[in-house]
Amino acid sequence: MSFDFQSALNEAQWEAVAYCDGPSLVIAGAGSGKTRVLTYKIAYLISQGMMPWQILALTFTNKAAREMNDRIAGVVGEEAARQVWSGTFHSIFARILRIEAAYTGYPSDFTIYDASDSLSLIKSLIKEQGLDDKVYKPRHIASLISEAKNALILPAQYQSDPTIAHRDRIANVAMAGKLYALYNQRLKAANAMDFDDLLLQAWLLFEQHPDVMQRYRERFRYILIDEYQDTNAVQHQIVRQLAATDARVCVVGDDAQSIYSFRGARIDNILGFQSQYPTTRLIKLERNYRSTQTIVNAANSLIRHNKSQIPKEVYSQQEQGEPLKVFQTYSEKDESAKIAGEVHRLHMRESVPYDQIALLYRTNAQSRSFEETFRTMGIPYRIYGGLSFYQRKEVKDLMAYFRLVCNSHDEEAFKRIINYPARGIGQTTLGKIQTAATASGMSLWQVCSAPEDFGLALNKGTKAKLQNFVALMVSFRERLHSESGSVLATEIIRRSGIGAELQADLSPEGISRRENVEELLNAIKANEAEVYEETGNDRVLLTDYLAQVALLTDADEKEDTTPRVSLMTIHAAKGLEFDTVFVTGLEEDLFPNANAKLYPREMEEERRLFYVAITRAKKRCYLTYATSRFRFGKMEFGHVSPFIREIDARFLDQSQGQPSGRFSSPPSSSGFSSRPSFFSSKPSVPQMSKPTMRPVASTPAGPSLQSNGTLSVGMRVAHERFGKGTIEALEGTGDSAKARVNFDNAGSKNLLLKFARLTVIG
DNA sequence: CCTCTTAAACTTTTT
DNA sequence: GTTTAAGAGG
Repeated sequence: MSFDFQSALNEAQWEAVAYCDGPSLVIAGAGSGKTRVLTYKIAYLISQGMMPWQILALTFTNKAAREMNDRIAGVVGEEAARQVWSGTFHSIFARILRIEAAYTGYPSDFTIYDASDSLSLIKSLIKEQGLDDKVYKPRHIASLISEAKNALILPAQYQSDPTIAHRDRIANVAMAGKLYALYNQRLKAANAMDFDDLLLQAWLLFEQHPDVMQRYRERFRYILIDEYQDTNAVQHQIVRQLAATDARVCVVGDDAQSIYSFRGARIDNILGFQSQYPTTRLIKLERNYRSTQTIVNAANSLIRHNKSQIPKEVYSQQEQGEPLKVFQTYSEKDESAKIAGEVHRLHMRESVPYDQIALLYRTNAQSRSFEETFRTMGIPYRIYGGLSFYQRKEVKDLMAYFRLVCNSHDEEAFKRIINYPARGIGQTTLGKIQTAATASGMSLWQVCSAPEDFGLALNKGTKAKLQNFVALMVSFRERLHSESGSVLATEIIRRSGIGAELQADLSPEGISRRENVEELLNAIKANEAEVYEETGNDRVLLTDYLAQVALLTDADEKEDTTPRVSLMTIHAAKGLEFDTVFVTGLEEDLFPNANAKLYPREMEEERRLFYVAITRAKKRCYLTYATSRFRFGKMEFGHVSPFIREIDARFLDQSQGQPSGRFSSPPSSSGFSSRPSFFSSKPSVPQMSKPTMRPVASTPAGPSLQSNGTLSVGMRVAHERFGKGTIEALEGTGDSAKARVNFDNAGSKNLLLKFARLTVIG
């Protein structure tokens, strides 16, 4: 290979690529060509004679893995790229755990429980233990267990550690350790691992079998890790295990972009890397090739407010660029309308392609109003994240069939489908099976297939129903190894009754469900075609498909030719770049999130998140906020995010709205049926979604009702649900305005006017 | 045992 | 506003 790496890279990048003799830490500022370094380094290693399969490249998300694979293929060719061990931590170690099943105590076709499977298992354990789920909140217990696993703490240690016991007692969850132990037992019995296990079990495997560890040490001559700032304790320890004595490890990351501590990521891994590996060579990539100088400088001025970070000075030599535009808006409706107007303008006047525009938000819930506005205005958009394809009910149901066929001990899959489609096996029967299974240490399936062995008191009808179900599953299982996945899947849909069930449902949702099931089937077929092309293997089993798909989170990655505006959370935007970026919802308690207020560490993480958001932009960056917003079903009034004030004002253009906390509330406009003038010099008028539906109440902090005169005692009004009635009393103003209405048919009710859509009649 | 209605909890972020 | 859990009725 005679590729001239050096001239394709700047000095620091080249150093990062060429230094391969020992551990190196590459601090890669935003937009500094991190992925470029990683891919070129892999190509460089191969050009130096290393075999592709001796290289292990770990990323954090599927998206990053996919991108890296594509780019490696671009440099070293498809053939070599395929042999590189590259993927997410979870997928790589799941693969190793399947290969080394002989050592793990798990079969090679273990099931992977996703977060909702885990939660459901924890719920049943809490119930079985007779604990109150108001005290033992399943989510809380789940996070305690996850934290423990990420910190390499096994149940035995968890239960004997006085510090943990003390902490749990204070939190009123003294039984957490017991639950953890039971949870693990049940996973084991179901031949299942949760996400955290994929890493923890891999670590255990290496810990308990030094010979196996040695094999992988020798195999992987070089290890590269992307986004090292987001690794947790287990990941860090696995890397230590695999990095042989000469520690040929290259970790790449940016401490300023660490945004996953809520999931156990330890920023200390990257901050303390040099002390862990004393011979580390530190390389800093500080030149940003992505953004304008203004954007880089604005981001720098923000992140400077964080205390713990590796000192560096990111700079740009691109054009100066425009200041970041700050939009003050009155509501989320107004926010999305202003943004949509600007998107429209950019597209028409400045010919910015839609797919070079992104809207970023802190929480998924914020996507709704953008979606609605974009739809009405006819702007093409695409929402990333949210509930993924594989989390939809119908897809999960079908997948549960696949899972139970492949692994009869899978408890969560069993519970999901034992009565879906309805076959008359309900709570009572399931409860009996569950009890017997727990008592005897057998799986639900084992009890179900021989109920009399467990002394189950069942009537004839129920017994027959169970038998039918068992026979059905057995007939599928018989064909598991002789039939390709797609054929078997089709058969399962047909004979389980799912097909008929979906066929019968003619509602729009039902049709959409059917399409999703078909899409899943297509995905299986497409995967088979792909495997056939690559390996010539024409019989891909359902088991193989399941193993792959369990770790997929992105929705169908279909090639989409129409350019669309991207809508996503900031977390999902990491690693991406766009010409124009709107960072939305910059309000106190939303971004930064309210929960972060009490903890400086979390506040710093929120700030890093904002840093990530800004640095996605190449040319234009907008910061928007709304002074009122619907949250928890209520209209709430908020203030501009303190983060905006932290950005050096020199880089901001605040002329688009008055950044004061106060605002007036003019009467409602007529929405935007005619083309709205979004950017008139006057402050915009709030957009009321349906002015006719909310005559009085939704005027924020408006004058009192009595003096307003719209409603008064004795008036006849109509309510959507309660029908017609007479107002008996009025009290309160603004948000808390209430009316007591005596309905003709529903009696007297006290109604918050903000919610009750009263219309005056007669 | 199933289905419809009503109440409650919920929102961070993801493998 | 939305989704899930519990409760009542068939």
